Amino acid sequence: MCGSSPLPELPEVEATAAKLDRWTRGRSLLRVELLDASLLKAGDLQAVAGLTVSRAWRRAKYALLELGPMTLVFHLRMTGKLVRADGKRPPRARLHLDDGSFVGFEDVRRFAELWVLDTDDLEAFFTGKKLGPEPWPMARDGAWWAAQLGGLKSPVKTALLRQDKVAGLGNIAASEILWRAGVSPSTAASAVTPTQWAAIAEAAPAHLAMALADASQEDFVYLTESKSAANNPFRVYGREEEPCPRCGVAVARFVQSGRATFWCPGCQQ
DNA sequence: TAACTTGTTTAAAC
DNA sequence: TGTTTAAACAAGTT
Repeated sequence: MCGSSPLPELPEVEATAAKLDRWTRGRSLLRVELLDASLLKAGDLQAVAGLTVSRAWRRAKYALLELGPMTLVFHLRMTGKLVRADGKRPPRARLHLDDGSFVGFEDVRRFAELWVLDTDDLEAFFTGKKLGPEPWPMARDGAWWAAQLGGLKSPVKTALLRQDKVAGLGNIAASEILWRAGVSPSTAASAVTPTQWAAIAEAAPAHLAMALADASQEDFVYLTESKSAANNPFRVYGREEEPCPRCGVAVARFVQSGRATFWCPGCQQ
């Protein structure tokens, strides 16, 4: 089975960071070849040349390559991905390693961003980005979700996308988590009951773990590249008019705050 | 061809 | 004033 996702969200970035860690940890980064100067938002790539990779990890939707005192920060946006060899299109950058191999950064739509930061400045960087706490993989109960989002007047689906409250959830995750929890996306966050928050607390890791497993497959590609809905691993996202896997009612689509929401009118209250 | 896809930022509205 | 929503933006696909 070929896994797919329309774009990189938290699980896809987690999988990307894991791959990057496997490929680079302990190796010296000889140089970063920048083929598209607009990729680099801040910092000097010369500053990481010759440094050894400590680890690669994820924060929200950022993939981080830590090289002791310096860190490369990637945001994949819609189409950014790391590859082990050149594909059809030239990458925007290549990370050349001391074993002669390289890691390419492909990004068809060129929305992705790269920063070179002092590792000591990472926390301030994320503070400046107004990133809230991570929802996963640590245990987060219903009370935690209620504390983060329960004060918002906006619909709960819109609230789940607030990166300053819970960092890392994207448009797909918001629809999928609410479907798993059986909560209507139109419910005001402030009106979500403790029971419903508890259901959301269970649904979030269930969705994220599934999506991570999918994104971790070797043949994983974004849905935008596979051009086929047959690879859609999600329960309701991208499945308008298909029967709900739980109750059979047709999945509906509507727009909230300019974003597509998919849900089942039959079993999401 | 124009509409659609996204997260983030900024501006406007409530 | 604080909160929320809409618009704009990046660029490519359909």
